[in-house]
Order: sequence, then structure tokens, then C-alpha cells
Amino acid sequence: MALGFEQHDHSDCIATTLARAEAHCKTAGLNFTPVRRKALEILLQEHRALGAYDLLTHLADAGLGNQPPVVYRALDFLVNAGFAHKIERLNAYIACAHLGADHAPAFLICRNCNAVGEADAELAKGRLGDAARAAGFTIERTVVEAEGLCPSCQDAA
Amino acid sequence: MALGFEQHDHSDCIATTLARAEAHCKTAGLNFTPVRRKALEILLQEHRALGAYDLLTHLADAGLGNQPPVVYRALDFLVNAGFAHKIERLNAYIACAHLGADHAPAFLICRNCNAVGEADAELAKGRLGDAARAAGFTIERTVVEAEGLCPSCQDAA
DNA sequence: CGGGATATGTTATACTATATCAACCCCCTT
DNA sequence: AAGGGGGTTGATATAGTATAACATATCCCG
Repeated sequence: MALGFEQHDHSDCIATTLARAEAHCKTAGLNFTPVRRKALEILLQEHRALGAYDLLTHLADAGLGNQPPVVYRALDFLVNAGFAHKIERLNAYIACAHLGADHAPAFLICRNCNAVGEADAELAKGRLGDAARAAGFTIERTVVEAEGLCPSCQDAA
Repeated sequence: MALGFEQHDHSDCIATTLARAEAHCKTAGLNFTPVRRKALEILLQEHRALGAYDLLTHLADAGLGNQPPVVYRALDFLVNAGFAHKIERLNAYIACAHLGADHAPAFLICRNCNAVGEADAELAKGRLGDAARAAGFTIERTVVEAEGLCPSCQDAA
């Protein structure tokens, strides 16, 4: 499972991901407007969790809106479309690493460098899912975020 | 596993939990001051996730501080001592349901009534733990929050 | 051309959290 | 008893995150 901490060729994965997002919007009847596209592009370029206002700064630099609602609307769209995720622990947003797959994401957050890796949780099928079913609770959505040290930061220490 | 959605006798569990917290502080050399005690008492009484400012209102009603730092300090203490948890998804705080046990909590949050049940995650031992180890990531702390519908709200619908 | 749905612009404000410094208190030591 | 240090609380200000509400624009479709 790719978690995102490996070295990888980042040079064209932005373009291919944007293309896949565009294709998905076309088939799903979603409106991939310039602001939304640029927001995703920025998240992909940064390749880390960005605060909404950081993202807004980048959008403003690109001449695409400079008020908070602009960025929150774009993030709403991206998150609902599955193109980005919110990291609750950081109040920050990151581009989806498994675009296209219908998945319950799980994140590994480095407390030192804030790098974020994305895995798949499958939580509802595990022990918590069993406990929830036993209690009569229906799980619709999960937040799974593990905080710790990524390989590089462990090596540095 | 008790998740908190069952009916239960709430009449004296506040007192016994407070007593246990007090005992733990005594042995651990922690300072269970009036503000901290009252904050925990309020969380136990409410028996749900409270925003910091909601808690502050209750503290102010009790004559124990009326500025934000007061409540955030008390929450810091309670969370570090393991007496309360933060629900990241709600930016809210709840009294620990398993006080005393050293545990990685997992929460079931009802999106309708905001009731929160606490289970145990044991996540680091599961599949995510395997994936993290394989990637060289060391997990120190986990956030596991599942959102859905509690039994009562399902019945109501 | 009109009308509805969707998206964006703009202003204002609500909500969450922390930095900073001053005052206090308790215990301990000299 | 004086002094000092650590920890807690008081108080002011401000940073950071997010949304409400309404106006304007755009586009597609009938």
C-alpha cells in the first residue's frame, strides 16, 4: 500500500491526477471550474496538508479570489468529489492520493515535518465496526488519523 | 464493550468518577484544582461533547473564570491526565468513559444528536499499524472517530 | 428571450485557540 | 521570618478557522 513517504517521481503525477479529476467530473456531471481546478493543482503541487488560508493565499496569487468563502467553497467541492481530504487533527486539507477509488481514508501525520501519508482504513469492517454494530450504531464516515514520526524525521533524530 | 449509548444509571457515576480522578491525581502528584475539578464535573454532568466556550460558560456560571485561557488550560490538564478527550471532528471535548485505563480511544459520533460513545481502538495493532510499520512510520497517538447514526436517532427516522 | 440552477464576489461576523505578561499562592530553604 | 521558585490563575489582546447572508454573474435549457 502506498503511504506517500517513499521517494517518487512527482514531475507528472500532478498533470495525470488533474486529468483524471477532469475526466471524472465530465462523467459525473460535475463542474470543474477554474477555481476548483487551481485549488486542486495547488494541493497537488504542495504535496502536503495546507490550511485553508494558506491555500487562499496561493489562489489569490493566481488571481482567483481572495476572500475566505472562495477557498472554503472550493474545498467543499473537492472534498465532496473525493479529490481532497480534510485532516481534522491539523485543520488542514490535502489532495487525495488514491483519486478515483471509493475509500475510507486513514492518515499518518508526522508531528515533526507535518508530512501526511494516506492509507486505507477499512475500519468499518474491523473491530470498531463490530462494536458499533453490536451497539446498534450505523457508521457512515470515519476519521482515522495517526500521529507520529515519519521515517526521515526518525533518521534525523 | 460499553459504548455509551445504552441506558445507564447516571446518578452517582459522576461522583465516583470524580473520586477516582482525585485519587489518581494524589498518587500521580497532579494538582486537581477547583477549576479543573469543576470542568471535569461539568463534562461528566453534560455527558456529551462540549465546545470549549460552552464549557467556559458553565465555568463562569459557577464563578470559576470567564476568559478563554481558563478553560483551555483546564482542558489541557484534563486531556493530558486522560480524564477527557478532544473530539477533533467536532472541536469539542468529552469526559473519558474509561478513566484510569491507558487507552487509545475511538469515538462513535451521532451526526443527528451529537451523542458520543467511546470505544477502544487498538488501532496500532491492526492493519493500519501493519502498513505504518512497513512504511517505517512510528505511531504515537491515534484519532479514530466514526460518524453515523446512533440507535435512538435511527429509530426516530 | 426568460427563468432556473449553479457558481462567484463581497461584507460581515461567528467560532476556536493561543501568546503574553501580571498577580497570586504554596511550599521549601535559608 | 525573608526570600525564592514552581505552578496556577487573571486579564488583555490577537491569531487562526469557518460560515452566514446577500448581491452579481454565468450558463444551459426551454
